[in-house]
Amino acid sequence: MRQPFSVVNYLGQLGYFAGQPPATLERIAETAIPKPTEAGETLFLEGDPCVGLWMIEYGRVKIYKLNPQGQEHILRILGDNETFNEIGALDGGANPANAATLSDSMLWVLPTQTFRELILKDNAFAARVIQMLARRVRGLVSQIEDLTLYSVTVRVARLLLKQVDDPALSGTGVTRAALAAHLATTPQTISTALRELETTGAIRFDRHHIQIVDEALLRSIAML
Amino acid sequence: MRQPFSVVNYLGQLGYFAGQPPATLERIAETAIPKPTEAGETLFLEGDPCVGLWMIEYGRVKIYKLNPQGQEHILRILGDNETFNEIGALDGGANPANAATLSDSMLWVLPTQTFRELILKDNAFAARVIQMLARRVRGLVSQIEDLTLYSVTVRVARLLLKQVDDPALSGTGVTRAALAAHLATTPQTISTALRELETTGAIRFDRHHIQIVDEALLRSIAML
DNA sequence: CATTCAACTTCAGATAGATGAAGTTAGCGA
DNA sequence: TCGCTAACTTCATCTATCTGAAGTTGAATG
Repeated sequence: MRQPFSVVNYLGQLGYFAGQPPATLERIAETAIPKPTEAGETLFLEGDPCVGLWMIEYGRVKIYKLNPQGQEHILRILGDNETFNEIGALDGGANPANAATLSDSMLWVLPTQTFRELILKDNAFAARVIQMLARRVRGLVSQIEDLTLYSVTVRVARLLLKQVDDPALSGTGVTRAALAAHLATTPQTISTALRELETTGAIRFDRHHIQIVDEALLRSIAML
Repeated sequence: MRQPFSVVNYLGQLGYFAGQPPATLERIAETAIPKPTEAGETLFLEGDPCVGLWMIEYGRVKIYKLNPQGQEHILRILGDNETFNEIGALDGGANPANAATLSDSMLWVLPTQTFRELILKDNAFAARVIQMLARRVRGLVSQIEDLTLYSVTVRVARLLLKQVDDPALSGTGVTRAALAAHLATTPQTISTALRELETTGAIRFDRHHIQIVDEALLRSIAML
C-alpha cells in the first residue's frame, strides 16, 4: 500500500531539492499544484509557454518530439521521483518538447516563479541546479553518441544495462513501441535485436520479461 | 589585420562573462593560460580530468566522440569567441568528449578552480551559467531531433540555414568530411544531398561555395 | 611552372533497418 | 468463461544510406 503522502518529505527526495532546509521545502510545498493524470494524457506541447517544473510522485512520463509526418522520438522516459521541463522554467522560453503520461500518474507542478525565485535568492540552490544541468548535458551527449555511433542491437544492449539501475525504463506503459521511439527504431527491429542477443546467450526473454543471463557478455556487446 | 589583443576586452565578449564588472574580468584574465595551437592538434581526450574552461580567440575546434571502430561523430564545431568543456569544470567530472583543432587557432584555458570559485561567490555569474547550460540543453535536444526524425537532405538543408548565422560552421578546416561527421553521414552522401538541393533550385554550389538561392524554398525543405 | 595531394564528386554494388502484412499471445471486460 | 483488443513476433520486401573505387579539381609547394 502507498504510504500517506507528505509533500515536504517527497520534495526532499528529488534531485533538485535534496539537502534543502525544511523551511524552504515547506515554502515550495505550499505553491506546488497537484495533477493526478490518467495514462495517455498530453501534459504540454512543444512551443507552449512553460508553466513550471513538473515532478512525478509516481507513474511514467515520456518527453518526446514529433516530426511533421507524426513520427515520434522519445527523448526521455521518466518515473517515480523524477522531474522534467525545468529548461523552460530556467530560461523563460517555451517548452522544448512535448510531454505525455505512459501510465496513470500522480504529478505536481512547481510554478516557474517559485523556481526562479529560489535560484536568485539561494546560492546553494543555484549550485544544485548547475549540477543537475551538467548531468543533463552529459546524458544528452551520451544519447547522441549512442544514436550516431552504434547499431540498434548495441543500443538495445545498452538500454537493457541502463534498465538495471533505472526503474523508469521498465514497468507499466513502457512498451516495445515506446522503447523503439526512444532508440530511434521500430518495435519489429527491437524484437529482432532481442532475438539476436538471446542467440548469443547474453539474455533470455519472453514478451513480458527480459532477463540478463550473462552481464559481462551483454556489456561487451554493448561496447561498454 | 588583427587588433592588438586585450584579454579583458576579449573575456567581456564571451557568453559566460558578458556583463561582468571589469574587476572580475581582470581577475579572470590573470589566471587564464594562452594556448596557441596548430590545425589538427588534439586538445584533450574523453575521460581525462578536466583542466578548465577553454576559450577560442580565433580558429575552429571540433568536439567529438569516437566509437571503438574509430568512427567519429562531431558534437559541435566551434569558432571565434566561443567556449567549450565547461561541463567537466562544473561538476568536477572527466571530459565528456574529445576536442581537436580544425584550423590554426589561438585558445585560452581558464582553470577549473577560478571558474568554480566564481560560481560559488558570485550569484549573478551562477545565474549566467544556468542560462548558458539551459541553452546547451536546448541545442542538444534539437540535435537529437534532427538526427532521429529527419533525412540527410533535410539535415543538410537545416545546416545550411544555420551557417548563415553561425560563422563557425564554415571557413578553414570545416570540410565536407567534418560536416558529414557532424550530421552523422558521409562526405559522399553530403554531395548527393547538395546536388539534390540544387536540382530543386534552393541552392547553387561548387566545391568551395554554397549559395542559398531561394531561402523560403530551402526553409520548406528543411521543414522549418 | 610542374608536381603533388587532399578534398570533392560520381557511380555501382551492398546492407542495416524500415515497412507492411499476417499470425500469435495474453490481459481484460462482459 | 468467452471473445476482444493491444502488444508482440515473424517474415518478405523495399529503400535510404553506406561502402569502395575511380576520376576530377585546385591549392600549395618546390
